[in-house]
Amino acid sequence: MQQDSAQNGTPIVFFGTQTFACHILQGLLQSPFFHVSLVITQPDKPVGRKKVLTPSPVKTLAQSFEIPTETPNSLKNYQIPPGSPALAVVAQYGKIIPESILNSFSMGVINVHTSLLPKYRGASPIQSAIVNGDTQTGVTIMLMDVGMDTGPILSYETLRILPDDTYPEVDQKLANIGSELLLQTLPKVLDGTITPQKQNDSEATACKMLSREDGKIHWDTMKANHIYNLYRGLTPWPGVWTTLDGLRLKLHKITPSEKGIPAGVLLFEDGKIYVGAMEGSIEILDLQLEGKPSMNAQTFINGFQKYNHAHLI
RNA sequence: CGCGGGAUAGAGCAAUUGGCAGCUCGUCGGGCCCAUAACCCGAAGGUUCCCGGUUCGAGUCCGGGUCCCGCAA
Repeated sequence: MQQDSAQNGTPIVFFGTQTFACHILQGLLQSPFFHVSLVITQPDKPVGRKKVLTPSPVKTLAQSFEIPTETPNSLKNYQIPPGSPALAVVAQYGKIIPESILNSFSMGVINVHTSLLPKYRGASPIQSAIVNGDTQTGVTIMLMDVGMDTGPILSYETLRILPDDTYPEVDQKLANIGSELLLQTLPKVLDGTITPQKQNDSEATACKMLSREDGKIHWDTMKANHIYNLYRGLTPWPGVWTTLDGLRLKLHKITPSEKGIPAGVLLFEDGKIYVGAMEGSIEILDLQLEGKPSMNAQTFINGFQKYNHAHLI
């Protein structure tokens, strides 16, 4: 679309996959000082029951701007095309970038990471911060090295996590901050006015890739506020869930409650649904039973009165 | 043909061995009340997803099809 006006900017190769990466890419595309000449993203993946091949959000965005895209299955034996830019930007790419690729960029590979490094190195920094009940996180821009988010820091900016923020909200805020911070940081990298700061490895923490199992609620060992944090961090995926009558029960929307109820017991009262936790309790606002559509609390109660006082496992 | 659950009133769910299709909520009307989304009384609302088969009789049993959902990927 407007790529003509951007043709003159510093050329960049962009690595990214998810929506956060889209925002970062968008920022670069709108800047007259940079020109994204190649986008490398993950291959199209089968999605849903019908296994429809779906391109990553970044690929879709790049194509709409008619930017060439590459989707290598593995970067291990991948070679950056000759004549590519000397600078690369990485955001939520989702795969390890091997040393051989890093070395292909003489001006360096810049990573936008969604935590205050060295905290939360790894795959799920935003979710982990929320799940742990942190009240602050941020974006760090760093120079990549061979380790997992271990490179020297170029710049960072903090963000307060509000008590009711969920993952998509924090992700969105960090995307805005990160995009702006990147555009401020890159020129300083290019003219050498930033001195990269080595990370303090002794303060480092790691976070793993999330799985569906991480969203399982253990009513008798989890406190209500922990469950609420888990819900906020794992929304919308993998989400929090439990089992009722041998069926998977997804909790789409919950909030902490003061009700005194035994752990794991379901209670219908005044059109509302409550469940007891190890300490405190949870009110369920929207939920979905396996094989059934998603519904709100009142609707669920209308049809499933038999589950009043049932026990969740 | 990866595994499994489902489709019944506007919504969510029942319906025994095949035998008058019900419940909760909502909607509409009336009543009560200073008032109410609260409470009481009443009413409307159905091609039981589609096509075919078995039967005196099918929401229910058999065959085929469409759609939704939970896993898995």
